[in-house]
Amino acid sequence: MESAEEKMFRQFLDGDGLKFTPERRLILQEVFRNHRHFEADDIVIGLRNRGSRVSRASIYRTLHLLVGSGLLINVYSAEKHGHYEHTFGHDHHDHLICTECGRMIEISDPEFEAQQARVCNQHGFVATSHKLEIRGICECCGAKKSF
Amino acid sequence: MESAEEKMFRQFLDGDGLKFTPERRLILQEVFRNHRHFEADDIVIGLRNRGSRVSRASIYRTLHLLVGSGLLINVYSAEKHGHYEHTFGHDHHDHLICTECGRMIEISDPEFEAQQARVCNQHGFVATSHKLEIRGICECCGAKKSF
DNA sequence: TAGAAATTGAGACTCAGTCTCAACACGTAT
DNA sequence: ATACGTGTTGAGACTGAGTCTCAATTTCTA
Repeated sequence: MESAEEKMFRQFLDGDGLKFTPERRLILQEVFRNHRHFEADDIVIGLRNRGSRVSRASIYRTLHLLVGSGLLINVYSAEKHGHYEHTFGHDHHDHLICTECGRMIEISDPEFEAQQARVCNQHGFVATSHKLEIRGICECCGAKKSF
Repeated sequence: MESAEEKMFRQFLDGDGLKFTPERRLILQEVFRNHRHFEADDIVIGLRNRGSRVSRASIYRTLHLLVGSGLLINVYSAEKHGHYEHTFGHDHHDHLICTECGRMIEISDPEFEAQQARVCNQHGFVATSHKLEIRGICECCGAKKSF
């Protein structure tokens, strides 16, 4: 049985004359194995642990394709390398990032979206995506620090 | 005569028992030479062209210090390496980035700030900074593409 | 002037990500 | 069947921003 995301990815690939190879399927499964943020290396290691040897090159290539298909987006943070997160089955959300403990709180606020649409309009800008990251101290760390 | 930013940087360094060395001054001057976004390598090259040889290591170290002092902030984009921009003498602003031509439009909107403060409050989060990037097609590129 | 602490440059190093290229898969036309 | 074209793969070399190391040097303070 083929999962919904497999179907979507296959369709995207077909549309571009590309192939849904076994390697691509393995990578897709690993990517959707859980619903957290991850980075390319997590996939490399995850697959290796599961006994599937897929080359780094293929993994990077496939992640790019997944971003192209809209099934993943790239979440850049202040760190050096990109992180990914699923879009399929999730609403858009932004992030509060604690600079103390690294915790990442996902937020979803329709007001932001509305406000952004307004600003884009003012500039004749047609938005396709946005990314909002707010850095600071989360509740836990704030509590720890006060006295 | 010492510029305002030099004074601020010196004070920051003093407060941490650090020194305002000739190299750090050269780097600071180069950084404030113009008011655009730049990356570490621009400083390396800028100084070299001006006949000052300051090592990459010192430049990276000093850029970190400048971020620490609040005179610069790190603007990460979808590219691999960080970009910097001045904060001194500028209001906070966010960015509209055209994925077609790379143009970067700076926006500044008090409504965003207010909304963000509200959301942070809801989560007991104390924000120290934020970064909003909206990607899409700018007016020029949009016009070019429609017929 | 001596000693402690900070700083510097050169270059080795790291590491995520990219590129190259030969080997392979697979569909289609001959 | 055969040949061709196009897409794909893995191994490993490569890239390039950024970091680290360390001996030599500078600066501050006593």
